[in-house]
Amino acid sequence: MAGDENSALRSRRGTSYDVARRAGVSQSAVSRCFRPGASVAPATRARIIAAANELGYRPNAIAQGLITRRSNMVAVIISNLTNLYYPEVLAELTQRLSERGVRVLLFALKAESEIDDVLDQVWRYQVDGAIVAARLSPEQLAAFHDRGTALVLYNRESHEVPAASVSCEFAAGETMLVDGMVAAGCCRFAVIGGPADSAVGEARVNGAIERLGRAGFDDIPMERGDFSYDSGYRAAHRLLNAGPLDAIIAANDVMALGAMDAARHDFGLDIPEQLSVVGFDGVAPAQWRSYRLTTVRQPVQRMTAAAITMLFERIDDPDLGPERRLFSGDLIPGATARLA
Amino acid sequence: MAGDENSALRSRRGTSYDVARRAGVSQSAVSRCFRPGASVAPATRARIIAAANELGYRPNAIAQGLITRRSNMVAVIISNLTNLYYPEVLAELTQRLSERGVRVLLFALKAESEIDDVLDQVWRYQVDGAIVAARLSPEQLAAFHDRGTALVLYNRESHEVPAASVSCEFAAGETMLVDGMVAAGCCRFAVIGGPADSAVGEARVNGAIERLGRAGFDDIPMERGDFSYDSGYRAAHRLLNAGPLDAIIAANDVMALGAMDAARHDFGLDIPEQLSVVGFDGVAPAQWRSYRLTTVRQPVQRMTAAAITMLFERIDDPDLGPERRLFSGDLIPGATARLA
DNA sequence: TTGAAAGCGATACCAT
DNA sequence: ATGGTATCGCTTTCAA
Repeated sequence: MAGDENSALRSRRGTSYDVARRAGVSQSAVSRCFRPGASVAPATRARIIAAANELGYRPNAIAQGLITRRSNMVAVIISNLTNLYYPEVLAELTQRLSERGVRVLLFALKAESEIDDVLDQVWRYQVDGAIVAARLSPEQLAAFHDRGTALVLYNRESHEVPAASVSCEFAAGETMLVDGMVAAGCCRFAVIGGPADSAVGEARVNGAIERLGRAGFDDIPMERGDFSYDSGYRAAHRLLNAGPLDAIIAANDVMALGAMDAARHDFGLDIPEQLSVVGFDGVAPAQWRSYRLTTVRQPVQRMTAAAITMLFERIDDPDLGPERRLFSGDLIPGATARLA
Repeated sequence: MAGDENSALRSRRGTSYDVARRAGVSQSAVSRCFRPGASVAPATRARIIAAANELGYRPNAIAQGLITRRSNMVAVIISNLTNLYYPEVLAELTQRLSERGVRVLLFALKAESEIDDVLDQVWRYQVDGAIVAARLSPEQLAAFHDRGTALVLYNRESHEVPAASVSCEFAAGETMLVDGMVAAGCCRFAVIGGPADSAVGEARVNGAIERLGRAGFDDIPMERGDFSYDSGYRAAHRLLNAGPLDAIIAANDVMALGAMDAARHDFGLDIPEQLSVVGFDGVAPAQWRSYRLTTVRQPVQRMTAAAITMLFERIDDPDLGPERRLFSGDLIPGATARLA
């Protein structure tokens, strides 16, 4: 029957053996033909290529991976994709990886608790390496080391078990912002932090508070959010209800935008005249005409490039030691903070 | 040397043979042990599991894929991830796929021209199926059919070569919006469309224009954008400079937000009193306090669920015919359009 | 229930 | 330059 014939055809759409038969050569010859630096006579190669094209043959990457122990796949693990900041990172990473001939196996966590299941899959799929923007326990980090899977942390760091990481330091950008606001006369600061268990969130908050302390401001009120717009909005409500403020420092842009909207629309405050608001990340919406947020932009391009370079170095040499690569952000003046 | 020993250990971290040796059974037994519905004695199983745990053994998915001809990987191909709408879709898809025990091989296109290279990789990696939110030529569609790779189009359709697809129809939502604005007295409409070669963009624009025609409004001015904020912003400038308007219909939310900002900040228009603006998609920023865009939200949850169901149906039965599944969006009244 | 053995589709070494 | 052959790590009959 036609149907059977079709599905038969379909299920085995060309292996190197089929190509070999068609070209009248050995299977080895076909294999060589698709490997760079092959040693195959021009005439033979032509016949093989022709046969391959007629069949629509493509080497089976799964089989290649099995024998070469190189899957040419890299796992990208991201904690919450819906965070406006990550799509840009993800796009950049996949783009760069694909230029290097490597495919992305994506894992998006809904909850951090899923990470063990994800790692289980990561081991099964024999990825050559992983770029992780999620919290890893020391045991989980050790597992990467034990299995010899290259690993680069993105905007996370590990202190117990050292690992390669690239991140954007909050401190430098923060210093600029805080100092600028202090110089401009701001004196009632508040901070909107991330969840207590978020390393990035804590680092940012601490950076700001420390700098403020150095400038003579202590007991800075703080509320925590979860990096979402709504949480920033609500945190601002709590802060502004608690007392007058003239500056809010948020741990990321989206919370800053929520805070701005709360201040403007619900408290009728003029920004930046009555209240300065600053964020961190440099996501696109923060620069929309209604916001023009004063913030620090993470150099995503350079950070992803670095992450990938580090990853490949470690794929090539699994014994390469840990290395932290720190980038500092670029100040985007915006129009939501009084800066001197 | 210790180094050599380590890397030796590392490179072969447990195969089923190692587990078998350790448990004193055959390799087949180990394999069965990890397959549901295995036929293995409880005692044996216990020994095997123990040995496997000690070694941190995980079945090699690559090898499994080779023999079973099932990679348990699905390709997700998305044209531009930076479009605010896609991260949500992607997150939803990966989540649902992983629940089904399937991994996502992600391909993010920078330019539609990259699609051929992407498909080349898709064939090599033996994915079980693909969900594609990008433009495919008839030849490319045919290739999926020829190779028996299950395919579901997401928010794209194919008319020349029929294929399974799920999309959100603009028409229904559009009708609500247009009729509402007409009833509320709007009478000078304009449209901001997507690129001319975008199928979704065209459908949305045509839906709106047709409905307006039915209501007695012809020669609707139109400008095209590329779905980005800036393009919406600029399009609004061109439209508003060309003549007075009291309603702008944009092909997506982000352009609508750009248009709003242009109208408010550069033309000093009150929204919705002087100008109604509506979008399409239902992205999160559109509901931020500064915007509260009147729009139609795509039922992403239902759409992704449907896409995945259709995909699995086609993985299980490659001969299943094409099917279009159309969803209609939910009106989000918002506060940027006068609706009766 | 268990083990032996034949593949899956490639690579790579070894002769020729 | 080419072909033969032994893997890679697993699944899956087929006997025992």
